[in-house]
Amino acid sequence: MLQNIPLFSKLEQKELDALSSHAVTKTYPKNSVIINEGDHTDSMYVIMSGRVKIVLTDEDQKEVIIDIQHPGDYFGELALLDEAPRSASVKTMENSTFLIISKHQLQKCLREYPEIGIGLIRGLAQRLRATTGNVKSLALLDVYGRIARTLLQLAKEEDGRQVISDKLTHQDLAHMVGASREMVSRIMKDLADGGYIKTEGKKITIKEKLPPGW
Amino acid sequence: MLQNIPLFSKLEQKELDALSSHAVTKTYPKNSVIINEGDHTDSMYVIMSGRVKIVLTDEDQKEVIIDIQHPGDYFGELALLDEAPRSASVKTMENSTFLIISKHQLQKCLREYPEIGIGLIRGLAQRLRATTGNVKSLALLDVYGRIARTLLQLAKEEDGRQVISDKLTHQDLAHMVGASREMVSRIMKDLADGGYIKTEGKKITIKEKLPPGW
DNA sequence: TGTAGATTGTGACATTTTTCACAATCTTCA
DNA sequence: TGAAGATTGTGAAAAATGTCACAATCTACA
Repeated sequence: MLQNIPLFSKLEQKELDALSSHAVTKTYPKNSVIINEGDHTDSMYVIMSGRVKIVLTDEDQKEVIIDIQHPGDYFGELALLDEAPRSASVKTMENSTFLIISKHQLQKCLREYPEIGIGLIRGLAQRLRATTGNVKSLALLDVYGRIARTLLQLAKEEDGRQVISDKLTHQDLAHMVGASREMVSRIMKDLADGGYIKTEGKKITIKEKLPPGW
Repeated sequence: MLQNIPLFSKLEQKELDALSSHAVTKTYPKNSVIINEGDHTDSMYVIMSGRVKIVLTDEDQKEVIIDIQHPGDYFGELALLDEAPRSASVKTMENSTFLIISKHQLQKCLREYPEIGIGLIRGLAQRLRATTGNVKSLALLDVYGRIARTLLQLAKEEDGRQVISDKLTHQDLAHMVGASREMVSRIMKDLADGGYIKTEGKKITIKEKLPPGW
């Protein structure tokens, strides 16, 4: 099952076996906190099933969602590179199971199979680019623009249509774009009224290019 | 002279020689564009003297400054890891000279001296953490808070005082925190009036802990 | 050393966004 | 299924921030 995960897809069977034999699989219920910002834990997690959100939290519990991850994605790999405390928290959005690889095990693996390291570093570069993009839109776009951009980024092609099937509440979206829940509600309605998106249940379809300037 | 640069400080003399013999030194006047967001160039730059700002730019030329770098810092290293276009632009803020290392040369160097690679990756992790911190403050703090945080981050200890000696205009600061120039002027005045900072010329001294909640 | 150009300070007003307060729907699961 | 809890829609008012328009300083360099 590890083979389907891009990070490990280049490994041979015996290498996969080695990895999984030293890793633990663990399942957490919905809304569990897996990693706490500031902690000094250092395992890496690969999502086998379920869905998590990576969040940053304020002293007054206000939160920003910086990413939503799915099976095959992984998090916590930064701990591999230094001793710094966790830079974000991770919460399950539904019942989820993870492959948990300790720093020690992962380092051992890396020594044997350096290709994994290359993959991790590429991933790191991607993550940095994505986060930089986030800074850009937070600093330069208004709420409309940030929502439009976020919708576009979340959308996946599904028989010809751009669809967002993460079941996101307006509150979630608000946390993703750094805006209030009410603003998101109003803008989502505007987008629907304007014929740009269609929502059926919690599934959102992007019908046309979002309005220019947004 | 490379020895003083943390990234290369662990190398032996002959390794340093190897590196610099294959690198080019180049000087640019103030306000030159060294890297353009979107370009497909792939050299890495080490700042020998001068100062640069790393900026993201809008279609309508609005900009965000995501970092200000000094001698010993480096940029452009992301190009080493993949083929993606430049994710930000770099502009000199004063007459500056760089050591320019091509992707090819750097890769050769890395094969021989893997410690450099470790350093680069650690730097990458740090950069990701810093950028994540930026997202957090843009999403959760108001303009006051972002300015306070930015001042604190820019400050360096200088005989017992926290001092910011980058010659930053209010406009620069505005671009760093994603706010208008006028807002920054007003808030800087409030901070000075409140006795929290003192400005002499373009040098800013933080006199007390900035007000709580900010 | 003047002077052109850059930077700063500030009031008045416009705009954007948040906050509050409910009512109206949805969803979930006992 | 039916009630409790979560989510959404929306108006009105408040708060935060941006924009505009100048005047007043600074600063750099010809």
